[in-house]
Amino acid sequence: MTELKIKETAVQKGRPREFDADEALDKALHVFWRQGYEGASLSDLTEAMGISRPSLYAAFGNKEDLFRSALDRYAEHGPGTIQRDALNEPTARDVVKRLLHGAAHCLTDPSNPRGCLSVQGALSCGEAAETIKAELCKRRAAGEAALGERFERARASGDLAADSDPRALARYVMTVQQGMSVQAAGGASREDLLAVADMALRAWPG
Amino acid sequence: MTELKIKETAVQKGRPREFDADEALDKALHVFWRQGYEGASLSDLTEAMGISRPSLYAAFGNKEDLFRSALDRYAEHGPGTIQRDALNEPTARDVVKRLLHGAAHCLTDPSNPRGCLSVQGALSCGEAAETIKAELCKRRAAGEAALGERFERARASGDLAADSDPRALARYVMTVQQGMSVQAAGGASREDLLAVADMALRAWPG
DNA sequence: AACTATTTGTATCGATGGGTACGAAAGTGG
DNA sequence: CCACTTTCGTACCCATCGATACAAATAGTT
Repeated sequence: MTELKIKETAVQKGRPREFDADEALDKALHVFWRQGYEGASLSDLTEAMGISRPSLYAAFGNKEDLFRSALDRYAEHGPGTIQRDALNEPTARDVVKRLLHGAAHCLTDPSNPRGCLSVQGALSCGEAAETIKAELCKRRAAGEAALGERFERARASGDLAADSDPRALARYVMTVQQGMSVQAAGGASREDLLAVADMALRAWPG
Repeated sequence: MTELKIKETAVQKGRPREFDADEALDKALHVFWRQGYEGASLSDLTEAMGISRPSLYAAFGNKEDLFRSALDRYAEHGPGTIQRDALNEPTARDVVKRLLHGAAHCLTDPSNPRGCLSVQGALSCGEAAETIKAELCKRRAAGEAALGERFERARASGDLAADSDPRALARYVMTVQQGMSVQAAGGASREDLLAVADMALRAWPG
């Protein structure tokens, strides 16, 4: 059903597409990022993407599919990479530091909308968008779980104290990060958020 | 133009209203709280309020006016009171403790929607709702400013160290609180949020 | 009873929401 | 040159959006 946008090496028949799918997806990503799932209309999307409505549907399915594709792109080519890269830091404290500092930078990047897509996308919504809201909750929970597992490994290796609670620590860090997203949407500066990040780090054990 | 809903002591002429305005406003508040400004349709609102569409417009103006009225009610009769009451605690640390613990309870109150209205209401939105978004940003900033002033008084009285930054501390606390709202929307339990609150308190100076 | 003021319910407005039908256009392989 | 396949643009679908016109209904005032 959903033909993934794999670069098809086979020679394509028929009239060739006149736009670059990845470019268009990037434009759509920014619209969703700025206005949220419900706040982004198809007219907003097609205008930003520079394509017609039927082209959008032919290439990406429907609005929900397009949003999910944008989410994937966000996770793999956008700010979502910070989340993943941070886990490779040597110590748990470095992980947190990198995560929160990276968030401070990314959330205030002038070339990006303010805030984090997985928070801004659909924090609350009407009935029609609840599957989207659930999807975002799931992704946030997955990020938190990955961080929790990283902290459990840290505890196993003695990096974190034996009596510490890795899952609670992960939840705390995610909470701060998500709060920073709200702050960024409210206009907080990069320095503001870096100060918040350092303040949050003061709570770190050890 | 906007006839504020002052309890008119004067005898009213004309056909009397068949519903209680405050009750109806409470219902509307819960709809906005659960679904956000954009996600709440007039049909959702009128159905929950138990009144017809023209009655809504006659009593509350338009959708935007209704939302603002709901915001006021939230601030004065709802969870917004916690924010105000917490400032009366004797020490800055007690203020933070009461604020975050109160948030943990309120955000997971089974009789309320999950999350904070000033965050869930319109974190991101389409162009039509940007004035609402700005209003919410302004209110969040006002809460943060009030907290910052409380901490400045605490510093002046020696409760907080002279080299501490009251405004940055206020921003940190608000960030955690707003992050807790996102966590609550994602299904975090009361115990989860209380643990986050206590974790955040570990960063507190002194 | 007549007049005035306000609310109520029905029925509707124009605009916009997401989503498509359909034929012309632009490529492929025969 | 001709099927064949896919994309493109126009023009449109129905549902819902926020908001209202209008007349019947219900009260106080004269």
